[in-house]
Amino acid sequence: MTDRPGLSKGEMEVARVLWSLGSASVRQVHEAFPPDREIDFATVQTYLRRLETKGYVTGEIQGRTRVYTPCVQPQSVIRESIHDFVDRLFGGETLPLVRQLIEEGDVSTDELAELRRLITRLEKQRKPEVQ
Amino acid sequence: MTDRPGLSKGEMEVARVLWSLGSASVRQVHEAFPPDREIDFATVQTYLRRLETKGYVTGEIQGRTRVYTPCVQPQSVIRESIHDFVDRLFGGETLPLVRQLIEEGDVSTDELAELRRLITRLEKQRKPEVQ
DNA sequence: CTTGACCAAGTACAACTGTACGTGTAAAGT
DNA sequence: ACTTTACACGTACAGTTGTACTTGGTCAAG
Repeated sequence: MTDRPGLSKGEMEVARVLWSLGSASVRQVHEAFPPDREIDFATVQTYLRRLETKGYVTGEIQGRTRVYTPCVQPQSVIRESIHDFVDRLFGGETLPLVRQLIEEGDVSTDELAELRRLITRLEKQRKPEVQ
Repeated sequence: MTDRPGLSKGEMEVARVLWSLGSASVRQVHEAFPPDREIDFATVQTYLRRLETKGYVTGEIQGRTRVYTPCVQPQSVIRESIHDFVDRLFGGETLPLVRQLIEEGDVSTDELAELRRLITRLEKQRKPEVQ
């Protein structure tokens, strides 16, 4: 597969911010952090540098500042992380995780309904003769 | 909360095996590893020692071997890990993860049905006036 | 008794992580 | 021109993690 080294906690945090911004300078990323998350400018800078080394973002000097742009889809990174996580905690089985997630009360009633719809849709999709 | 240091990947791997065994010596844990997972006896030993230091297991000499026993419920550790994971990857939102999990095709049709039942049960539970 | 198997416990060590400081340089304010 | 501001880039450094070797002791087989 894509043979990028995995992302650490902190790198993931920064990557998420950058994904949400699309493309940004260190300062912009730093400022986009939630206010309660105290983190030094230089720390963000280091993370972005490491993300570049690991091949997740590209940085380009524009004027006098360096602008970073993600070069991997969040989707794929997230998918890989999930896979890894499920492997590690549930030996690769998805269902126990899903069960835990929705049983644990972290899912609102509205969301439950939405999930039900999603399941219905998937079931139809898989049984095409129901036309 | 429980102020134990979190578990690393490898530690989690070993902890899971120990949970499944209930209580075991280093060798038993080592042998319980899936055959394709090559890992040194001494490495397992180190992990168990670290798990003990971190307060997740207790070790007791029985005869000439040390027998380790988990002293935290897998449930709570897993719950914490999930929480952490959801925070890091989805900013604390559970639903996107669930969606991803079941959309990604990792859930069989049978499991989908089971999920539906689970959802139904939860919905009833939350709406107790339904007799 | 001697040798080999087996194990506990200590030690090792490079890579990775979280966090940040320091230096130099260039733009912007005075 | 001088000073402050802002940033790039290199460097640092302790803690964690993955992985394992080493030393020294005990039990069992020869």
